[in-house]
Amino acid sequence: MELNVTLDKVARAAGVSSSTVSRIINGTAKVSAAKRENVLRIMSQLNYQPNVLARGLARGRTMGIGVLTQDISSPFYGSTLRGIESALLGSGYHPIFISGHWHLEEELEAIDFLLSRRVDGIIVLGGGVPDLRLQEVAHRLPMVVLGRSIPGLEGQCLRLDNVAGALEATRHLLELGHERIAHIAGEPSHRDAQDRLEGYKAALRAAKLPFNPELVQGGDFCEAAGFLATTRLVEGRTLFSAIFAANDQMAYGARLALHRKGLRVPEDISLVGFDDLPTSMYTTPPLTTVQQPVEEMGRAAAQGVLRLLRGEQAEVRRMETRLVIRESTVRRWSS
Amino acid sequence: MELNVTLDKVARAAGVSSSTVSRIINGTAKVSAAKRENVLRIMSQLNYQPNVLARGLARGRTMGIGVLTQDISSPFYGSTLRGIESALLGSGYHPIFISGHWHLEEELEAIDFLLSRRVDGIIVLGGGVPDLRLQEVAHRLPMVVLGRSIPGLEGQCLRLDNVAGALEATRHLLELGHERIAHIAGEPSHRDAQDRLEGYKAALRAAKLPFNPELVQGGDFCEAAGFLATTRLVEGRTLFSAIFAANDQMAYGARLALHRKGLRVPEDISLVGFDDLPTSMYTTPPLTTVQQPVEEMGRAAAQGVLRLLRGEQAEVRRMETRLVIRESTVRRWSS
DNA sequence: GGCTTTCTTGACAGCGCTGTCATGACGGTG
DNA sequence: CACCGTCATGACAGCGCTGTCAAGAAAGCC
Repeated sequence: MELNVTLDKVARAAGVSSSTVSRIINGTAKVSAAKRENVLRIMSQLNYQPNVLARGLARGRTMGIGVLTQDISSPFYGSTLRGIESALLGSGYHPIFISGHWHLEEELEAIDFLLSRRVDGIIVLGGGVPDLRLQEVAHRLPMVVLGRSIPGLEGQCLRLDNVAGALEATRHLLELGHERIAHIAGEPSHRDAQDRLEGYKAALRAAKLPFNPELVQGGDFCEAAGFLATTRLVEGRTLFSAIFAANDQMAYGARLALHRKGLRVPEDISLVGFDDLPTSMYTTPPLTTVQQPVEEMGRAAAQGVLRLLRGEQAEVRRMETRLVIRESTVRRWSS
Repeated sequence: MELNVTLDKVARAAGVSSSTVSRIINGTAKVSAAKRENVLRIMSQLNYQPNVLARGLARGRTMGIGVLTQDISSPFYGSTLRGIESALLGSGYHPIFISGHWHLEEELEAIDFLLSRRVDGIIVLGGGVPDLRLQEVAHRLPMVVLGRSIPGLEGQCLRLDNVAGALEATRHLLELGHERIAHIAGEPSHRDAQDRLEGYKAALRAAKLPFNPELVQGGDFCEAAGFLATTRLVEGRTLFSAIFAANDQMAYGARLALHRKGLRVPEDISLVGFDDLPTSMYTTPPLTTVQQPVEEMGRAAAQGVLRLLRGEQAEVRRMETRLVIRESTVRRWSS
């Protein structure tokens, strides 16, 4: 196995010009069958691997799609990345992942990294990069944004209807007879968190129930926050019979806190999450939650970028959530 | 914001040669302070972004480290990737992730992809690529392998002591007085699964207890398999008072199956997992499990590659597991 | 002052590939 | 047989950057 089998070497070994080899590889023009066979044979003999860098440099396209995620290790983003991968499979394009870790500076660097890598398109998953910067980026290359809405780029932004999802979750609890429903909110600066709180309030309003700020605890989307918030709720003086957590991770924390306090789910307290993480089907009891089509969203985003690359419109549409009723919610006992 | 600000354009705008600009960027040689200032100013004015492709092509190094993972979305690999990211941060090298999805063909393609991308080093996380191929790869560039041991490359393979971890987990149950301990095994073709089964057997042997094949159920590392295996165990005629699952995900499944059968954890059945996923701290009850230093392992692998790149030895050492005792295990009632 | 030495700078040849243009061979037509 | 269009092929100029080489300027020495 030689170290650097270049196109030239293949050409020389086959007794043809490098142009011909290039044509065979890319199918750019017709080449006589005999030569084609011969070159292909030699290519595999020498174990030729095209140099992607050189190719990208020469033709100005790298066949790479940059994906700016927030946390590669998060179960939530993971599925979306998987969706992106699968949609790109077979398109000739490859995803290049990089994470911003919810850190503005890192995110900005990540974008520069992708641009200097000359990706052909870009997918941004949430994050805090200023709208202005994203507008600039979108101006230079095909871009689709997930989980945010950028002014002027609405057609390239894939949003989830968080308000509707939260509303449905809360309404589900109301329909089960719960009237005192607590909410563990997400990271306040986070648009999703705001929307879910909004949906919660909207459901209460629709049911003509008062909004009680004491029943809303701040969180940050992590298990620990759910645990703390729930502990505070239980120890507080306001009664409640159900909790709606702004995401599943916080619902897990809440579940444990209730367990510690000797409260049973769902017999004493009903619990609803948001996200439907893979694990949520296996918690005890299995968690009622709002399902986001996460993988589907990744796929849709990737397809949107592919469309943009073909010069078409991104055509990404608003995604809907779906309430998955499992066993953590139950009808409120009449007392 | 111009579309393509090249080094040449910067040079022309600053009235110097492109070589000089290159020297300023890379600090390759001395440049008079005046010129440096001027060029730097113009660079930021024009918003110059070096073209990584061209640079890589010219100097034969891309500053990219290829990472072949199995599943970007798995919580387990996720943390390792994070460790790799963090170790690479500030080294000038960047990780390039690509996943093989436990699919030999995809894995082989992924490796070709990384090679054609001309990464400077490579980290392989498990998977089924034949030893021979990995040896070839290691021959061409710095490589570190996680979770496997390749003949002739032992110094570049980072292994976890799975046997010891499983042994410790099982011994913990034995020490609590459990004598009939079931095991839910992992994917049989998987080395980790074999080792953990081995550790389980070794612990029984050390305690002079017989190995009962009926207490071992096959699995595949997924929640559903744990659920099924446990259902079979409970419905079988062999009694047991504890379960050791080959990973946490299967332990989650087991937990739910027990719940369905009306068995309490840990009062009726003690449960131990393996991996210590982030969620395991928040299950009900919190799961006793064998902790792998996953992030640490990613970091160690990346540092190994960096050392290899500097021409040193990889110096990766064997990693140890740690039993984390939580609340899913308890002393067996004397009956 | 004339010499060598040291330092800054520019010119230029690649890196491996693609795409354009030119060339020559071929076949078809009047 | 001369002429023209068609087709397969090769030569070659980039793509944007780096690193080498050599030239010119500045500095040091006798």
